[in-house]
Amino acid sequence: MSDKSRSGRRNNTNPESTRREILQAALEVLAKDGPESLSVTEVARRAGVNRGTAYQHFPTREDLAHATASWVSERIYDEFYGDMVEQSELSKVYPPDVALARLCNFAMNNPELSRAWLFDVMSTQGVVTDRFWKKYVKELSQFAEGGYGRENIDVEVFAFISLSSALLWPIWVGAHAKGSKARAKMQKRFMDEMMRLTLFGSLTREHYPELVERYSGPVDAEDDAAPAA
Amino acid sequence: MSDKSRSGRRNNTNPESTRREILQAALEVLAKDGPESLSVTEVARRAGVNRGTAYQHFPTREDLAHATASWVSERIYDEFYGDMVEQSELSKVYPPDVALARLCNFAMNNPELSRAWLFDVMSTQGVVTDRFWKKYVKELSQFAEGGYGRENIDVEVFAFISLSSALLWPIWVGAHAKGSKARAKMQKRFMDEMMRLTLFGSLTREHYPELVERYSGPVDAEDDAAPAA
DNA sequence: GGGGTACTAAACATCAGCGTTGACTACTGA
DNA sequence: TCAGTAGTCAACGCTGATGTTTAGTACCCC
Repeated sequence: MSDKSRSGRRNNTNPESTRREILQAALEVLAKDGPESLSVTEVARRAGVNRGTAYQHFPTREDLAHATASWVSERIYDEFYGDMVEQSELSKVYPPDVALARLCNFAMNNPELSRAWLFDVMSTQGVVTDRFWKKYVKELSQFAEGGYGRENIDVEVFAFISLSSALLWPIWVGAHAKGSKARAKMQKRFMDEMMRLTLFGSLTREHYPELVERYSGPVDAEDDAAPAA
Repeated sequence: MSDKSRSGRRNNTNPESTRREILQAALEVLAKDGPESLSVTEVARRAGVNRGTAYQHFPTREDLAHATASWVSERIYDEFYGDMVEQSELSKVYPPDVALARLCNFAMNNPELSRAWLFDVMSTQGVVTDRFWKKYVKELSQFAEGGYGRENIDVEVFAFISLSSALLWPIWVGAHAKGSKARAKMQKRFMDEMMRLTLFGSLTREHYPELVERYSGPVDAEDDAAPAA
C-alpha cells in the first residue's frame, strides 16, 4: 500500500529539469546573501532535491557556484534581449524612454537576477566580460553615435550609472515600500527622474558658467549660450 | 626568562583599542563578503585577537554584526562630514564639482566603507534611517531649493543615483584596473561624466521634442526653446 | 524482463564556526 | 604586599556544511 510513492520521491527522469530547479534555487540563495553564502545543502533544500542529487549534477560547491553564475548571466541576457531578436543591429533604435522603461521593468520584475548581477559587480572578478553588459554598452554607443546622445558622452560611464542605479533602485525600494502600489509609484519616480536627468541634467546652468565652460566639449559649445534665453 | 611575554599575549590594558581593532577587522570581513559571511572566528583572526576576547566584547555573532553596522554608519558619517563641522546649516553651499569630488574621493579612499554601505543598501533592512544618507539628501535638498538645482528634481532619487553609482564605481573599477594610475584615470572619467550629466543631461534634446515637453516642469519651460539656438 | 539512468536515503569522516568555561596575566588599590 | 578585577587566552563540546560512499527505488527503452 502506497509503497511506490513513499517518502516524497520525485521520480523525475528528466535531468534537465532537475538541473534547472537546482540552478533556480541556487539563484535564490545567491540573490539573498551573495555568492559567499551559497551552500549546496541550502540549495538542495530549496530545490526540494536530495543533497546527493545536487552533488550528482555539480561535483563541488565551486562547480555549482560557477554554473549558477553563467546560468544567471545567460538568463539576464535572454530575459532582457531575448524578444528583440537580432534586430537592433541595423534596424531601428529604441527611443530612450522606451529603453529606460524596459530596463526598469526588467529590474522590478527580476529582483533576483538584479541582485545577482549587482553581487557580481561587487565581486572581485568583475563583470566586464558579461554578455549583457557588453551588449548594453554597445547599444548605448550606437545610440550615442547616431546623434541621439551628446557627443562628448563617456558611454561606458553612463552605461554604468544608468544600469547600476536602475538595478539597485527596486532593491532599495523593496526594503522600505509597503504595498505593490507604493512600489509602482517609486518605480515611476525613478523613471521620471532618470528621464529628466538625461534630458536636462540637474543643475541650473546659469549659476555655473565656469563649469559649463569647463565641461562642455567643442561640439556642445552652442548649447552654452542657450540657458540665458 | 621571557615568561611574562610568552605565547604572543597582547597585554593590552586598553579595551577600547581592542574593541576598535575587532570592529575594524569586522569591517574588512563585512566589506569582503557581505554581512551574512561575517564570522567571529575570521574577525578575531584578522584582528590578531583571541576568539574568546572577541566574545567578551561582543557576546554573540549578532551583537558583533549590529555593533559593526552602527560603527560603520558612524564612521562613514564622520569620514565624510567630520571636517565640515556644523557649518553647512546656514553658511555656504559647496559648489557641485567640489561636492562631487569630495564624494568620489571618499569612495576611492574608503572602498571598505563603500562596500559596507552598498551591502547595507542591498540588505533587506535598508538604510533609510542612516545618518549619512539623511544628511546627504538634506544637503542636496538645500542645494536644490537654493535655486542651484532644477526645480522639478526628485531629490531623493537623484541622491540615490549619484550616491550609489559614486560608491559602486571604484569597486567596479578596482576589479579590472591594473595600477593606481589607471584607477585614478577611471576616477576622473566618472567625475567628468557625472558633471557633464548633471550639467547637460545625455540626450540631444532636438531629437525628442515630445519628451522634452513631457518631462519639463512648468518652471523649466523656458529651457525647452533653448537648444534650437 | 534486463540494463542503464535519475533520483533518494543514510551513514561517514572532515572541517569550520559558535558559544562556554576555566585558567592565566597585568594592573589597581587598600 | 596581596587580594580583586579586567583583559586575554587555550581547550572543549556542539552544530552544520562539505564531499564521499553504499544501498536501494522508480522509470525508460531495448
